[in-house]
Amino acid sequence: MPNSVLTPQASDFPQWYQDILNKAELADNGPVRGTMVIRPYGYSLWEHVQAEIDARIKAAGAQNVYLPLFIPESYLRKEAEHVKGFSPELAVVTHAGGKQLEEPVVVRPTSETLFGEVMANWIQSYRDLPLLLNQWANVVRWELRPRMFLRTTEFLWQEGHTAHATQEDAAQYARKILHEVYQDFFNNVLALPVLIGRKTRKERFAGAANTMACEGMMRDGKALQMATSHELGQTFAKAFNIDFTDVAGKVQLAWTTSWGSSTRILGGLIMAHGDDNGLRIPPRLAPIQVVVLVVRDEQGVGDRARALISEMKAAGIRTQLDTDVSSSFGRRATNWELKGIPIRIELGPRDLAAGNATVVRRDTAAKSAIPLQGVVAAIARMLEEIQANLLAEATATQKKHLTDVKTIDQARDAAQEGFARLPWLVLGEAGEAELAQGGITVRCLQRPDGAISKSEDDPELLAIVAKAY
RNA sequence: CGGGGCGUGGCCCAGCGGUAGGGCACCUGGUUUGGGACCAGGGGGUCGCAGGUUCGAAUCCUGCCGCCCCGACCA
Repeated sequence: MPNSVLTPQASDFPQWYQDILNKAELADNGPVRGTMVIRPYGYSLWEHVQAEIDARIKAAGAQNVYLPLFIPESYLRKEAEHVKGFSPELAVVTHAGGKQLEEPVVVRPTSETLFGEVMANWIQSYRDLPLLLNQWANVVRWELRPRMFLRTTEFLWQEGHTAHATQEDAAQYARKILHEVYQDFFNNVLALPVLIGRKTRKERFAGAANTMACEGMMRDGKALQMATSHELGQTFAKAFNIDFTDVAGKVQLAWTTSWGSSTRILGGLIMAHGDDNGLRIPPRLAPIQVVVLVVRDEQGVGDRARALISEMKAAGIRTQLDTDVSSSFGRRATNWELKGIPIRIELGPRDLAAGNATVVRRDTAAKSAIPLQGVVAAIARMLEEIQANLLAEATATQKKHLTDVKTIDQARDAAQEGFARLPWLVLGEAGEAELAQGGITVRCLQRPDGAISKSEDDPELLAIVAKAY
């Protein structure tokens, strides 16, 4: 079934990515450079990402709040590293209400400063800690080189902000989020394995004491940072006076964290699972898990299809009915494939006569005839198989694009194809700068067993380097 | 912001000095429908924008803007 709708990945991956944004009706460019119009199908994917991540954040004990879009410019300046890191990409409002503002207002690029202000107000005693907050919001960073979903000037995300009584508690919580929210979501919902580790000093968040991240491997061999979690030390506590009275009655500075994940995840979803025929959405994430395509509405096919939809709904399966017989069969099949619907059920007179449903898996393209009685249970099982298969495929892709090397030169070569892993002692900050000349960055540092090291001076640390989005 | 490529109906592209075309998509009617159907009719573009050259510019020149790729910056 050759499909000329999309540019093949092998011939031009970036063009394939552009094609799929259009053909799967995910997003358009907005009128202002770097902005995007997220279309209904693209937004429904984001809503499912949100729902899954939000549930995990709440399970980790954080509560949602909403803080303002506008931040006084002076707030950013309260933390030197932070303002230095963000000032090049700030959008600043200087005029409003027909007048020049006395103090310019920045459109939030991230909200550490506002949360700092709020936390300082809300925290009095150790009894108020830990304070675990999160917000879903849009942020603006004026990007030099935007790419849809991967790096847009305005994007949607969640940013968690917490304050703790001790450094140890903050460090633990930042790791808990990384594992129980992000890694769990990527593995079990997005069907994508991620490498987790510390960022180097160079790659660290502006103002953080330690940045940790989840790095995914895309099908073209480039890495994508898909979520981050920061230990902010007492940097923001100092800048905003986030202090509390401890059990002994002594005033102490709090330790804060922040952590985020964004619409970039959709870019990762597209590039990690999509193939030459379109998207492949993991069933647990899919807004539509099964589409029932009525081939021809004759001999009661439409009624049987509607009954099948009801049965699946009752079983908790997300479905869509396609009875649009004014479009040809091939066109409709292709469109659902482009959108990556995990399972397509084709129902026509021939199937009904045989008492079967024709069931097509999006991941493998395998087509099978399944007896209509019992089809719902079979579909439910198949959805889990598809979920597992996509994870297995992505795991194989990650493995294929991960090479252990011994020298910086070898790392440079290997990084053309994916992740290259070598001892951090061999690479070092000098080697990091050298590789950066070739567009290769250190994605993360981790222990030989893949764990996150407690210390950045751990002599066993391995550096994972790659070209990245 | 540096280097490269590209801007012509919604999408892909032809035209490259003589006043705008094709395919797909869209609308109407009909026939179809098991992998992007077919016939007939129809609507839609101040050729990215602004100057300039010319009797005449989509076409030549200059500047700007936008998109894509490769860098610097970043989730």
